[in-house]
Amino acid sequence: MSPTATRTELSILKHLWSGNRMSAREVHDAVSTETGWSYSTTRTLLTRMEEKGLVAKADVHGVAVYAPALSRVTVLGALARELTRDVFDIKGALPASMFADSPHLTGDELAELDAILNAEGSNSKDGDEKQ
Amino acid sequence: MSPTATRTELSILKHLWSGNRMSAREVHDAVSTETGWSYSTTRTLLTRMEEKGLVAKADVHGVAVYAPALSRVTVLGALARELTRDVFDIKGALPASMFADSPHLTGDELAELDAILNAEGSNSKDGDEKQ
DNA sequence: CGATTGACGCTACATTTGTAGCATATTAGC
DNA sequence: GCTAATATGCTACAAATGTAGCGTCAATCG
Repeated sequence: MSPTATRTELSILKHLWSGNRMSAREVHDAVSTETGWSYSTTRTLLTRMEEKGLVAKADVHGVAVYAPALSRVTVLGALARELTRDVFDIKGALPASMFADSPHLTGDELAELDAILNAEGSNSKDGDEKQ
Repeated sequence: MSPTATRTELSILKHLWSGNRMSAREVHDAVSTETGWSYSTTRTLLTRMEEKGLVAKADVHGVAVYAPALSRVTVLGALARELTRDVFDIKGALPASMFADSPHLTGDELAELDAILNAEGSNSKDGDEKQ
């Protein structure tokens, strides 16, 4: 089962999902304004996220760059699903359209999200998972 | 700002929202099947939740009974709002209808939820908050 | 080539969360 | 009244989270 991201970790993923891989410094510059974290904090988070399998680290010319290991859709889907299903007992069709207004989700992603939201119990859809 | 409930705490709130106030024992009997917690655990959670202002403790004939301090709608709204707004940048109208299928939400509650989801920044709606 | 700057790898530490046990005060039955 | 369940009040403790600093090595600027 996909690892769960905490609020703080989501702050980072949010930026990583923007597209290109980012170095710790870049991630920091991006999130620091909204978070106020010290560079060390950003780096610690990034490291833990890699251990948890939330991000993938690569080496580009000597510097480490990070990329999300899970797509925005997957994470959003897992969170929404857990919330609605487990906590609020919403059964059956959970419309992915509820996120249709997000400027980040494309039509394809919405379709994917729909699949996640309405998948039955076993999340054995062990296909590759990335960007 | 309303205190935030963790996943485990939500498991308890879920049952408390069922209607009547419950004693620790009752809450435990209700959640233990799904959680497997020991009675102590349930009680610890309840105590912390009271400190955090998530539940209200009352004394009925000597026994402590708990009631949710925040309505299901308020909590759901806060969670959904945070998720969509802060993390997924979904702006503007966030349809409360996305939760329309929950067997727990009445029309009035949906209206309330809608208000929460689409309220502007300042959550200075310091009105009473209860069941 | 020496001093400076940034990236990395570790270590640190206070809180919060998840989970639970123990001792004592009570209450309900014999 | 005495004993057996219970409810309460504390204490415990490991893991996860939030936040950050230090020392070192390598690339860079003079």
